[in-house]
Amino acid sequence: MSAGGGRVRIYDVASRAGVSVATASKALNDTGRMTEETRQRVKAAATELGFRPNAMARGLIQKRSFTIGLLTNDTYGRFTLPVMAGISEALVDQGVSVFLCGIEDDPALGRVHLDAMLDKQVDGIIASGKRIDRRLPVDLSNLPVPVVYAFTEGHEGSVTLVSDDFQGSTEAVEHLIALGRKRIAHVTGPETFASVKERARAYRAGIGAEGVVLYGAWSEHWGHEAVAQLWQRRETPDAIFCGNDQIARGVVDALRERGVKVPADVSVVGFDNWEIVAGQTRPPLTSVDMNLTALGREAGRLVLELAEGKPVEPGVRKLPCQLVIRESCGGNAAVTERRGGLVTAAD
Amino acid sequence: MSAGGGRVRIYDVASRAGVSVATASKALNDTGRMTEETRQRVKAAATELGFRPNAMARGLIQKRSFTIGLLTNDTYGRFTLPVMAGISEALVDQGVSVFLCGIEDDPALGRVHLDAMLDKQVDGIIASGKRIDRRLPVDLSNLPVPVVYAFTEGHEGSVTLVSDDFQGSTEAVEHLIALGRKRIAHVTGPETFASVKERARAYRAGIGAEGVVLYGAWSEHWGHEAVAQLWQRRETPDAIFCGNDQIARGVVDALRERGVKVPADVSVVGFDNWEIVAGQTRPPLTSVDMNLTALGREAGRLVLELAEGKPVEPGVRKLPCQLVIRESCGGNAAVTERRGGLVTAAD
DNA sequence: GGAGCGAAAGAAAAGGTTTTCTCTGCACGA
DNA sequence: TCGTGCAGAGAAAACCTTTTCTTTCGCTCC
Repeated sequence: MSAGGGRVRIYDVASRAGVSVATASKALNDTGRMTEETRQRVKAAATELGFRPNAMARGLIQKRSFTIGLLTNDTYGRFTLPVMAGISEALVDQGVSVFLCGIEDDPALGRVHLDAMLDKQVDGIIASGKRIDRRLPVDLSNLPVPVVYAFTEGHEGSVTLVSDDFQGSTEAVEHLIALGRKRIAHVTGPETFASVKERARAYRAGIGAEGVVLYGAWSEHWGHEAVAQLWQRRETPDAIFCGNDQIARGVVDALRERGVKVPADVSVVGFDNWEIVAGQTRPPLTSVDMNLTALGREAGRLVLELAEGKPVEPGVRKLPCQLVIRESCGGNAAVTERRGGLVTAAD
Repeated sequence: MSAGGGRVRIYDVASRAGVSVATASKALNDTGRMTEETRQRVKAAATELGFRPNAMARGLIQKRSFTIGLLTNDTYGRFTLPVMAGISEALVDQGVSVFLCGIEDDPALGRVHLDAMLDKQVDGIIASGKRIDRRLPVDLSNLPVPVVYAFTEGHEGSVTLVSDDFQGSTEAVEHLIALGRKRIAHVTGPETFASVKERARAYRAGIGAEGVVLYGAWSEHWGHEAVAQLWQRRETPDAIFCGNDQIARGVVDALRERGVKVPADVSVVGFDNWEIVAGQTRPPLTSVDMNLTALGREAGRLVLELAEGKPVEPGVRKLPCQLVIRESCGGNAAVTERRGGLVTAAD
């Protein structure tokens, strides 16, 4: 319906309703004081004309663009995409849109995108990444707008959101123990990753012993390899807690090839709950979900609060993970499933 | 360095350079007429002060926001993310940023995001999806801004970019033939997909016969199942062209479990070149890449041209795919590899 | 009856640029 | 010497809202 070249301005609405632009503006924004009748008349006129305020004009004066920037070096989107979904979810009904900027690991590219965002007067920036213990290749510490870090390392005194690897891993190990498993091994990624250390720490705490921890690559191949190593030992495990789903898939495939039954003989748990891997494995993997969408929602909420000038306690917040039960562990499901459920306080 | 609360305005630059704001503006934008000395003096002042023009003020008058919107229902990002990367690549040095809006398959959500984008005066919109023969759940046909469709079906008379499934599939089949394979089968997705039909058509044309085409789901499971079916036949194939990488992976795994050697006994080709699947398969999959990043680059270029008022021929453009050789086919590599290389005409 | 007050609504400024228009010299030709 | 034309630079309008500041008007209270 809103055809015709020139967009309709608030001036048109005002003159149609027989009021001044000032009154029209106040009527539409539910501010100022006026007869309820006048307010309704203006709103009716706006609807009839299909008026939509020009966000640039509004932003110019309000010094807010209703826009935030998401900066990430996770080209593949494995982590950023769920985070993005959460952010968007939290912001869309506030009328806030999100600039997505993939900056690889290139400082120059990061700078370019950052500058473009600042020029556009973003109300805030969320930084995200593919690794919890690495910084983006661009300095965000002295910006004229608020910054929230989600799933990447923040600067001193920043607001940072990460998943609680310890809690998630604990859920996984306790699940295995609850199923009666006694000899649990841990096959995981490179020891340099903070989350690898954290998950291993939770593993040891969970079984109350040193246990068996094999560090390697984040690949299916390493899963295979690790099984080969484990089955050379005197005592083979009856459960394997894996550092991510790809390793878990490699483990499961290798076990099947050896004629070891999953989950009958050995239970396997993955990490990340990457549907495409966990769901297609035979049997489908029980895995720890990092609740990245919830994390994104929280990041969106926080950056908005900061943008509106509300105070937000700085520091690192760990958000709980949740164990998703499929078929790779056996036993009765729904054991610890509910414990990690993130309380989505809002609506 | 650019600390301090208030941002520096062009007024500050002007007064530092000892000129009027009008002159300053012209100097910085390389427009108008003035002594080269003056121009340089202004530019120097701008640099020293770290001046960055306020994009909202500029956009308000120029009626351009240097912003475009990307609308997609591909929540998972398998297709949209590479497209997005290409778009961003094409636009970043024009100073254009991208709003990413995931709208699932929800018309209401689509409407909300679309309205938000239009309010923000985006210069154009790119629509993308997860399927080439389906529309987004929101009507983009009478918008006040240009629209380009990338990897989703467009409206009548629109500018639409898709990958050339026929050409890509032909490359794959010809590759197999060149390797001496005689009995090539085709295991693919649901017949309802246009790309499935197209790939099957190219398969038949390539082998010059009806061949064997098995339709099923886009899953590894179906790949297993299909192999079971094929190996019940009198004559087993010596090559399998798969409709996507997940099916191909299922096929390869099933063949290995049967003791059939890949690629010694049977060559397998996938489609999509999804690194995470193709690369982790044993052996790594030769696969058809749809060049989605190039497609995104082209979409970005086109939407910008339209935004600048340049004429763009409407219609559906098919962009070539490229066969990526790994190890699942055997023989000498680099056979048809170069044929599909996309000519990136620009820069 | 007039001072004072409060509600309704309008006038105008503000926000930071770009762009058009105007003005001032100066060189040049008649 | 007097136009003419043009280069260089500035004044001011324009972009579209929001917001502050006035104005108007009717009412109450002394």
